[in-house]
Amino acid sequence: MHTRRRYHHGDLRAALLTRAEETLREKGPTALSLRELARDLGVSHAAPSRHFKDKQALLDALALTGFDRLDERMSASLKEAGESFAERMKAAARAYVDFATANAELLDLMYSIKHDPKASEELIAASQRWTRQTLNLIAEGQRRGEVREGPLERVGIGVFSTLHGYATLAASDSLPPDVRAEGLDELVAYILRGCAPEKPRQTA
Amino acid sequence: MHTRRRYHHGDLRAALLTRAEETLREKGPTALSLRELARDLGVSHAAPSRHFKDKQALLDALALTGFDRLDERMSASLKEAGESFAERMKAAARAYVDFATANAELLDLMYSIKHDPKASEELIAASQRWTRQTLNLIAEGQRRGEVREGPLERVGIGVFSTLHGYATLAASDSLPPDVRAEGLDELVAYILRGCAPEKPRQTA
DNA sequence: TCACCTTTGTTGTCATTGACAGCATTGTTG
DNA sequence: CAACAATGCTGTCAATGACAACAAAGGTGA
Repeated sequence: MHTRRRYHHGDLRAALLTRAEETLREKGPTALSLRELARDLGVSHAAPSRHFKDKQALLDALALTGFDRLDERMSASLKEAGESFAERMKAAARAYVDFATANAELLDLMYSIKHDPKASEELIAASQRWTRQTLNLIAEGQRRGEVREGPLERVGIGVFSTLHGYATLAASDSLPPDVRAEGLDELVAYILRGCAPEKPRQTA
Repeated sequence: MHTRRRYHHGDLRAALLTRAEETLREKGPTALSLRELARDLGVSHAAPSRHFKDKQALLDALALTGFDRLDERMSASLKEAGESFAERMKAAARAYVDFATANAELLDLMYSIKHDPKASEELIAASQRWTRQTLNLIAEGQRRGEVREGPLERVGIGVFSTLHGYATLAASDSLPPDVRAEGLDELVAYILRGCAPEKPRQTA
C-alpha cells in the first residue's frame, strides 16, 4: 500500500474523483471542499489544482463520470433485456431509476451543470450521448412497429421526459415511497400507452 | 426612495430574497454570497443574519417563494382554462414549463434541497402541496371519465413525472430548442394517451 | 550516466466568505 | 418615558479557493 510517503501519489486524479463522489453522496455538494479532499488523501492543499484547474472543473469531471456510468448501466441492462419494446423500455427505466436513486446527488450535479453557459463541451456531449441512447430505444421500437410513427424528437420526447421525471422525482425523494418501488411497471405501461401505434391492432 | 441612510432598511428580508433570486438567475447558485447581498443592499455584512440564520435558511426561503409562485401561476393558468381534462392538462403543462424555463436555477434549487435530510418542514410541505395540486388534476379527470380509473398515485405518477421531466429538461437546456417550443402539444397528446380510459369509446 | 525538461506536489500567501459575539440604534408598548 | 424587542453594525475567526514560487520524481535523449 502506498503509505502516502511517496511524493507522487500515483493516481491522485482518480482518487480525488472517487473521494469527491463519496463526500458528495454523504454530505452534499456544498460540503465538498478541495482542501478537505486533499487532506483526506494525505496530500497538500494545492495538489488538486494540478489535476483540476478549478473546483468547477472537478465537478464537471465528476458529472462526466456519472454520465459514463449511466451509459454503461443502461447498456448492460439493455443487453440482458428481451427484444420487445416493452421489455427494453422496462429495462431502461429500471436502469435509470436505479441509477438515480443510488446516485441522487450526482444526478443532480449532472443536470444542474447544464445551467452554466460555459459548461464543458465534453459534458454536453456526454449528456447528448445519453439522450440519444435513450431515444434510440424509441427508434428501435418504431422499426419493430411497436411504437407510433413520427419524427423521433416528437415521439421520443414524451418518453424521455417521463423517464427523466420519474427518476428525478425518485432521486429527490419527492415520490411516496410505496409508489416508487412497485410503480415502475405501472410507469412503463403508461409509457407504452403513450407511444403505442395509432392502430392498436398491429401486433398479434 | 429610502436612500439607505436609514438605520432600518424597512424590509430587508424581502429585499434579500429578491436580490438573491436575481443573483441566482444571473450568476448561478455558487456565486450567491450573503456578504455580497448585504453590500448590494447597502447593509452591513452581518445584517442578513437577523433574517436568515444561515445561508441555507435563505436558500430554503427562496425555494419556498418558488413553490408559492409556481402554485400561483398554476392556479391562474387553470382558472382560465376550459373544463375538459385535455384543456386543463395543457394549461398545467404550459404553466409548469413556462415557470421552469423562466426560473431554471430556482427550480433546481427547489428540488435539490430535498436531498438534504433536514430540509425545512415548510419546504417539504410546499413541495407536497404542489404535487397534490397537480395530482388533483388527474382526480378531476377521473371524475369526468376522461382519465382511466385506479388509485391516484398509480395513475397520476406517470403524468406528473412527464410534466416534471419535461419542465426539468427544458429548464436545464437538455432539449433540442426546436422541440421545446412547439412540442408541448405533442407532449400533452402523449400524456392523454397514457392516461386515457381503458375503453376508448366512453366520450362521444 | 547524466543533464534537461515535464509532471506532479509542496509551502506560502491573499482576498473572500460564513458564522459568531458584542454593541448600537430604532421602534414599540405599557 | 422607560423598559424591551427587533434590527442593524463592527470586529473577529477559521475555512476556503486561487495563485505564485519552489521542490522533488520521472522520463528521455546524448
